[in-house]
Amino acid sequence: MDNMALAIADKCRNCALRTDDALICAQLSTGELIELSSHSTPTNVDRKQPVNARLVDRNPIIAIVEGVIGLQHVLKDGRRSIAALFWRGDIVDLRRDGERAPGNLVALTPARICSLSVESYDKLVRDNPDARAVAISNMREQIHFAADHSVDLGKKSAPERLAAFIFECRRRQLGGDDCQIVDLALRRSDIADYMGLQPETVSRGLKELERRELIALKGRSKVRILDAAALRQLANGTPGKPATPA
Amino acid sequence: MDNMALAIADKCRNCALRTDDALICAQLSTGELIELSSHSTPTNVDRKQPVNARLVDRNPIIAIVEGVIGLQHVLKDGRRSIAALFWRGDIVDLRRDGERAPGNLVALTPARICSLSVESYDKLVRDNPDARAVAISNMREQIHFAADHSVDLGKKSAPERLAAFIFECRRRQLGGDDCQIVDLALRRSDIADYMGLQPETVSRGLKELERRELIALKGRSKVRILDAAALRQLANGTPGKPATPA
DNA sequence: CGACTGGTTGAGTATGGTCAACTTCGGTGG
DNA sequence: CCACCGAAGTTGACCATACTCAACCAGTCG
Repeated sequence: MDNMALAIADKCRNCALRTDDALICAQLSTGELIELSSHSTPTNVDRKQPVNARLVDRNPIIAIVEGVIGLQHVLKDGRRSIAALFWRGDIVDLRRDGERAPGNLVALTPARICSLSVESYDKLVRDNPDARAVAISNMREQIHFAADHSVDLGKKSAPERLAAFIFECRRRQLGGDDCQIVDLALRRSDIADYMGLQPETVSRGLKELERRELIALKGRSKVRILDAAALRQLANGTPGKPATPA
Repeated sequence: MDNMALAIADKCRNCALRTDDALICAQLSTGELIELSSHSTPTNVDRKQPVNARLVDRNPIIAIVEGVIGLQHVLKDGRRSIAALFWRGDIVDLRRDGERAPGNLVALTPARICSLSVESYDKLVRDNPDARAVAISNMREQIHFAADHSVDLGKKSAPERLAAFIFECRRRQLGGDDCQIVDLALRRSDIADYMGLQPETVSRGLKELERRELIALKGRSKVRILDAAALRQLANGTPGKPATPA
């Protein structure tokens, strides 16, 4: 048993899911962790790599440890859409009854995930109130977040969507809500597929935000927020003045 | 106690949440039903009516008994978006930590809802495995559904979105997946706000589907599906031939 | 019957998509 | 260390889809 605990420790030691108090594995007793660990498969995924289908078939619960995973749908004619983004701590439950496919997971940055067996996960949700609370509250957030995202896609202009995306990145990045510098994390074409735009439009849109002096582009993936209030306004749908106010 | 049971019966007798085996209240023991019932408020809501804010503040868990409820966001400049649709059996959990507002619920058809107290609901989810399973599986469906909807909004043309919407209505209406005649349930402008379009575009789009002989419009809100396979193809993103194949 | 809400039609326009050329970056190997 | 290559990103010109605005039509309710 000590041997086993040591073996577990190898897998889970230093894993954010365990070390961050807000995340799922931090809620577990040693015994529970050993049990879950023995039915879970931590994996590193390179950028652009799909999450192994075999892995998902076997263990369709995917917890994100690090990096960004996208839920990708590809239409029959090749249009690609990223329906949702999953970040550190998110739990993706790919079980879906019947009919429609849930889409495939792909890494949009180098990522580390941990796929959990359905049985162990369901058992945790059943028996451990803290783990259940974390799991359910994560689902609730996903639902609310998806609603916000639908608003973005349904009714916002390209610059507005990009402003919203910048805030999403800021909220999810380690530094949290205060930093001035935001890492966009995704490539232009992934941002495009997520925000319902084309890469060219993303490029032009970011330029436009820069022209309005709301942000400054720092290299390809870093953005400095210059006017957080105005950027937030824009993200929330206040139409920006097309030209610089004289 | 018998009195109480009778009083409950008045409220919950014939309620779909109770009589439909797949829905939440059908999972409850008599005792649990009495407890939940005494902390729940069934309400009828007229079309276009927002769900009473006071009701939501007090009991932010809303179960849909009948009709269609929309989760509405209104941007600062008046643009309206319907981020999600909730149908019979759906459970809306409006709790959201901090920051952003979850949006407001409005009835898009005459509807009947039941608002449940957080305490009773959480208790059920904790203690009754069947109720928990229903609640969690409903959340999971909402997440998957939201993902599909994001794909619609992100990458599909107006006719494709409308085809997808027709299937959503068919899937959720009582008859189920087989009927030829689908009730669109919503008004044009609500369809528009939900599918990220304008009412005029909805009108033109439906006309276009009719012109392609995929559907036939039966009055303002009924649609007869003429070519289910082709309509499904279109909804899934196969670009339709712009003109009738000669 | 008239007022009203919801829906349709039409003309003109703007936003973002498409396609193609070009630039920048990052890595690899000579 | 620099030259080269490919991937990613940007720019520009053109175009299409869906938006806007306005008028008009069709039911419905008092």
